[in-house]
Amino acid sequence: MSDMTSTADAPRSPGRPRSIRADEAIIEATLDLLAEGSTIEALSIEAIAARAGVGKATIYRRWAGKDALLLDALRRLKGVLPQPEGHSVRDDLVLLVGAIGQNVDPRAAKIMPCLVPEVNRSPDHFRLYQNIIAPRRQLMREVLRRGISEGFIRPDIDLEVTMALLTGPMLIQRVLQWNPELDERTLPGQVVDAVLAGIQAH
Amino acid sequence: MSDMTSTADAPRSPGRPRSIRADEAIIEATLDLLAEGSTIEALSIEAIAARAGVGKATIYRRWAGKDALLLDALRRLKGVLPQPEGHSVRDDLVLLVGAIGQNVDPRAAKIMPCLVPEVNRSPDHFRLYQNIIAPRRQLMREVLRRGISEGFIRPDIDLEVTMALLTGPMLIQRVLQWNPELDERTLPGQVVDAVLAGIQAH
DNA sequence: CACATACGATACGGATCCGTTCCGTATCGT
DNA sequence: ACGATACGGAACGGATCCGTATCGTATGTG
Repeated sequence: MSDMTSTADAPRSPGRPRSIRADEAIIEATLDLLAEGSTIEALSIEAIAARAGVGKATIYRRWAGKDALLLDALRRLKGVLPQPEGHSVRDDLVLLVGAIGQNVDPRAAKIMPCLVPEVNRSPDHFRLYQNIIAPRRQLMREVLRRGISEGFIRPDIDLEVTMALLTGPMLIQRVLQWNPELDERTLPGQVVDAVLAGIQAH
Repeated sequence: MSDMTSTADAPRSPGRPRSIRADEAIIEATLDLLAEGSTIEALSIEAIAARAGVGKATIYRRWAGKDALLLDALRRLKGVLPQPEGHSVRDDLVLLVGAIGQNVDPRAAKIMPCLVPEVNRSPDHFRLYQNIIAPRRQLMREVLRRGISEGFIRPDIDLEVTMALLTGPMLIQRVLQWNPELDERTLPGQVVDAVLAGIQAH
């Protein structure tokens, strides 16, 4: 973003440069500690430094405080978007629903529940959360629109409500273990099929 | 539970009895602080005591620590079950969905998101959470069964999946503000109608 | 080489909270 | 009245963490 190496703008580096290894070690330590069950505010700079094998000063040289570090660490966790195949609308929906709360980084699943209170408290976290899920919502919206244009889905449905319908059950099960009798693995298919079919007789 | 006054078991009270006002002031202070945005572990016994106008010793005389106090306070918050009217299955479902995350005590809505991490971390909190929602799930299950017996709902649906379908969207919207474009007030009706109707063409 | 900066480590003063203990006072039963 | 217990308040030692400063050392540029 900010450091475009435009023109002959010399990077201007008197003295020893920052260690990239330290950078990554700090971020990794933060995510590790969160994934191991530490709450956001139980997470201390001292613990992160110790875990990363780094002096506290090395952290404060890079970030203003715990919040800034945390936001950076979470951004690093964003992951890649799922890729709908584009053949079957139903299968694409199952794929997207199954990807809810999943990530290339397995720590994400453990960390997500810890962030729920923060999303409610901090506008920064709320924005970050919305930035992460907005493209995934858009992906699902496009699949639904495709289904409509193919005549597979009724054109009069409310897209936003439908997305909530597809997303909600999976999310509460992954984040809250809402109903111990449900199986996370089969749930995406069940949800999609139920939403498509409806439950009313005739 | 434990203090059944069976037999002529005199309550045996030498000395000044515990103050019921202190009891309630402590619980109220705990819930107030949580509702005002304090996280579970940012919540300190000292803050609770100060807020309640009570000495710390008065708290430690009653509870072993923060966890025990917290579980007691949350139990107090349980609230009353919604009452389906029993006429229209559709309207009863709308009522139950609308009651998700609602409570006679308005503080409950603010407190709920704070508990998500705890439910994942502590088996006690998980059990408490399940104990609170189990009767509400049962209520919804009975309404769905009634709809099936009335021929209004298809008999081949998966009840647990259907309940997740009805509950999930409302819960993520109340707890996470999942989609700012959705309106919490109209959502229950929209969700119920969408689940009943399905979105597939023909 | 000299200089500038970053490094890990350690120590610091200040703050907060823990759980306990002790006040002087208040409120019970006998 | 008397003993027993609870009360609010204050103080305690210990623990943890904050954010800063200061070591001696390492690693870059000119």
